Amino acid sequence: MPPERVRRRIPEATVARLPVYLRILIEQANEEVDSISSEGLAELAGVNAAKVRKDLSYLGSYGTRGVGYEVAFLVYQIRRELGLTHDWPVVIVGAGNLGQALAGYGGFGQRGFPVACVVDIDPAKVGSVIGGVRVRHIDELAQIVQSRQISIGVVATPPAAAQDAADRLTRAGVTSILNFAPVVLAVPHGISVRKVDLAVELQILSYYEQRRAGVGLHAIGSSDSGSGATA
Amino acid sequence: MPPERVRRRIPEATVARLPVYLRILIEQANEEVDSISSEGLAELAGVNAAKVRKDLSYLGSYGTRGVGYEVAFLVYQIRRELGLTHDWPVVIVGAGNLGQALAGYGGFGQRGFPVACVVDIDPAKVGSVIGGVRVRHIDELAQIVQSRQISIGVVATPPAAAQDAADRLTRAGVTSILNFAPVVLAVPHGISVRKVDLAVELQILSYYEQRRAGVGLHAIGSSDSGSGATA
DNA sequence: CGGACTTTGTGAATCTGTGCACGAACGCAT
DNA sequence: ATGCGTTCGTGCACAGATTCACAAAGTCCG
Repeated sequence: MPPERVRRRIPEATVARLPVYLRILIEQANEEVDSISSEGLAELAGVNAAKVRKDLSYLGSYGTRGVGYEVAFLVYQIRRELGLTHDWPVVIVGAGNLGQALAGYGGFGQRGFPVACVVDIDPAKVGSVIGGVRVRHIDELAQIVQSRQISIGVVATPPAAAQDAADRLTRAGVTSILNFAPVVLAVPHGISVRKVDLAVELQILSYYEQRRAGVGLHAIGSSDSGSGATA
Repeated sequence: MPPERVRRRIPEATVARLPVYLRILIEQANEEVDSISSEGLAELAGVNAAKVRKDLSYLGSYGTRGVGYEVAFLVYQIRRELGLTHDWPVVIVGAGNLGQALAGYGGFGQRGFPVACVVDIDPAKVGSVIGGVRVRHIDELAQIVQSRQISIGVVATPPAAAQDAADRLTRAGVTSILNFAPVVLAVPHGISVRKVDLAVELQILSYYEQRRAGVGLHAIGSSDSGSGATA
């Protein structure tokens, strides 16, 4: 096979689903399943089979007609495409409630994103140990990021401090940010930001909840909402 | 004005943005700003002005040409449309790391979603107090949900227990679920589910990170990603 | 070895969302 | 009152994502 072909761009929506397929495929591999059809994978992922096939076709033609996809091989390919062939250490900014929970939550490390460090601006918090890592002062951020080759930062500060946290992260050389603070971050061109806002998610649920209770007509039924399933 | 018109359906994408506008508008109101243009709101929300106008037009014609939108009125209208005129108490299933953080995180209650209760299956955890509420046993779920009129449940259990948690929630009468466990939940028709998977978010960032480092060409620049901004 | 059956990969049609561009409506100054 | 500058509301074209439908390519069995 050609070792280093020019990679084609994968649509945003597909990129967001690949991690889901990956998790399911890893589970299947653990249960000794060798091969899976688009139909089967679609069932487990809660999506349409054609979508699965189209998504996977962006990686290349890795299925076998009449059979399906080899699980182990697909795991390898998705990993490679997502850049998960090596770990990505992350730094968490903010050692409050959320920062502590994130650091203590083992799931990150297990899935390739070990928490290299937690930093906080409050000297009183510096020195304590959360989830196996020591909290350090935010002034050390640049040094930490550079010495440990960190490119992903997590903002887990109160809203008012979030922009400052993002500024410090980008100045330190981080190029991707996962933002838990309910603010829109301004970042230099070329930096990726993804936002997770828990209250927003609840408010979206509230909309459909209210609508259901509302006029009572419409018989809503499915209100899928992008990341939801309504079986 | 006609007091009770038949409500038109609001596009999914718009519903997801309304909470963002709402937060910004509330901030503006707190800073004594009376009126805002679509341009100004778009700036603060990190989106296109035309999109703001189109989004707001689904609520009705509430702007004044040549002037903009009255902040307080818009706050009221969005609140009404999203069903945020009253609080929605939520129940959290799972008193582990994440469940504790969520319960302790004040942001929920502040934004209209007070944590009514945390339940867990482990008797050892029952009775402790987190974030002002007592942890109760999951067997009491149905009784709690019914007596306190709860319609939103949060799944914060380990992956293996998530489906059971969802089953119990729906059986208890909950109709909306916010799922933090990395599993695709199967729920009865008519139940809304939204998923928040932290590892997935990181994996998406990893994709763009890897791509940037990758062949080095392409000069990616903007990789907005649905919920991100890349100024 | 051949035919029936299964499943992929993908063109084409459809649906949803975005952004532009412009008319309509409003405030304000003169 | 009139005209000017501003900003909304929306029709339209385009882009992206989803779904359908089917030929191509394989397996499996007799």
